[in-house]
Amino acid sequence: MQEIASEAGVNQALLHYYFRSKERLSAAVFQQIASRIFPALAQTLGADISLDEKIGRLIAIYLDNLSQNRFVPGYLISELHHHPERVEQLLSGALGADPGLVMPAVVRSLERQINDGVRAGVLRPIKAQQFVINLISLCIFPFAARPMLSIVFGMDDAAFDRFIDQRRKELPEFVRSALRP
Amino acid sequence: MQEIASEAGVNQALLHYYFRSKERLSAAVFQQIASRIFPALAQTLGADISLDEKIGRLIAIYLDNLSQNRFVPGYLISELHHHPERVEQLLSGALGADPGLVMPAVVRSLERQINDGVRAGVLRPIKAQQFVINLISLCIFPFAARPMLSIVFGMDDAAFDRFIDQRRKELPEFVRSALRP
DNA sequence: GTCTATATTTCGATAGAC
DNA sequence: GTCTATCGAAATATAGAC
Repeated sequence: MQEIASEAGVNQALLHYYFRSKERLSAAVFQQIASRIFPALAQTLGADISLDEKIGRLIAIYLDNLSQNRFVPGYLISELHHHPERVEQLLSGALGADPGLVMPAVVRSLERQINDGVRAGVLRPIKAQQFVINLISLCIFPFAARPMLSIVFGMDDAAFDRFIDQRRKELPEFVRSALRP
Repeated sequence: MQEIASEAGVNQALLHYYFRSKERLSAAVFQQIASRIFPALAQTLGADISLDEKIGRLIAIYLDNLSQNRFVPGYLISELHHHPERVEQLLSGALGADPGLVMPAVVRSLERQINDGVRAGVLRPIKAQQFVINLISLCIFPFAARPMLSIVFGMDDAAFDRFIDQRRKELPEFVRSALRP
């Protein structure tokens, strides 16, 4: 709390005045972040566009967004790890809906789109759920593991920027190729 | 500390007797985990086997290992996030070597292997570093994000097990297909 | 080495002046 | 609304008996 207050240029008392407790401040942060990340995912995957287009848009959105909020994936995963029992309530607050309803619907519509592609001979059969999780894994993980990648691959900040730029270009083709028969 | 001591069937005082401080206990845990995860990665990627074989082995090793230690990715990323300044020292302690030297060598040898495949017309050009990070992203992220996936996709423990089982079968072909021209 | 009891520090939260 | 000063709880670390 002291660290947050300092960075905000105020003191702990003021943080408590606004958020009432550390847990509520934490929830506010989590929900603000989640409400930016999830709707974009569901909206893009559920849009009436080609699968290649969805892949391109999603990767662009996530890499751009996370480049400017590098701490977000690490923070989110840390919160998931330390307070898994709070996640459901936090998510439903962030989405304004039952979090267990949105994605399964998206997955079912994706499943149809994939099946169409398989019948047309342009796609390899793959479970839609696995595909979605592959896509977000490839986008989010490098940011979450950034401190380790930086050391293991000797990347400073500039090198990590270049790495992500390269990823913006290469990742869409990687995923599209993965889906081809 | 109390929680750890209880689970271990001892008390806090004994933890301090062995580890001297919370930070040192934390470092011991981190290093033990890191020393299991990284050598397997470098060893497999550096082995004298085909790329397809490397992909298959790595995915099998990681998914098997993480299935039995589900908390590890979340814990590691949480530690990276909260104490990034300690990571370098912890890693060098875990590897018994400069952590910045091992992977770049592996990447260079992979780069050669990929270039050979590209010349032979069986591989798409891809940066070895991107490939390695794609591979570990796909293996590790689902475990790190598990509490969220569980809620968003409505997975209980058994469903998550099935999800990982399915992944064991599908992921190798996903990655191999991604590399084909 | 292992315990109980206790000291010390840290941190979240509140009181009260302005 | 915002601050300083302080309380009280919790957690880390240590002392000392066995």
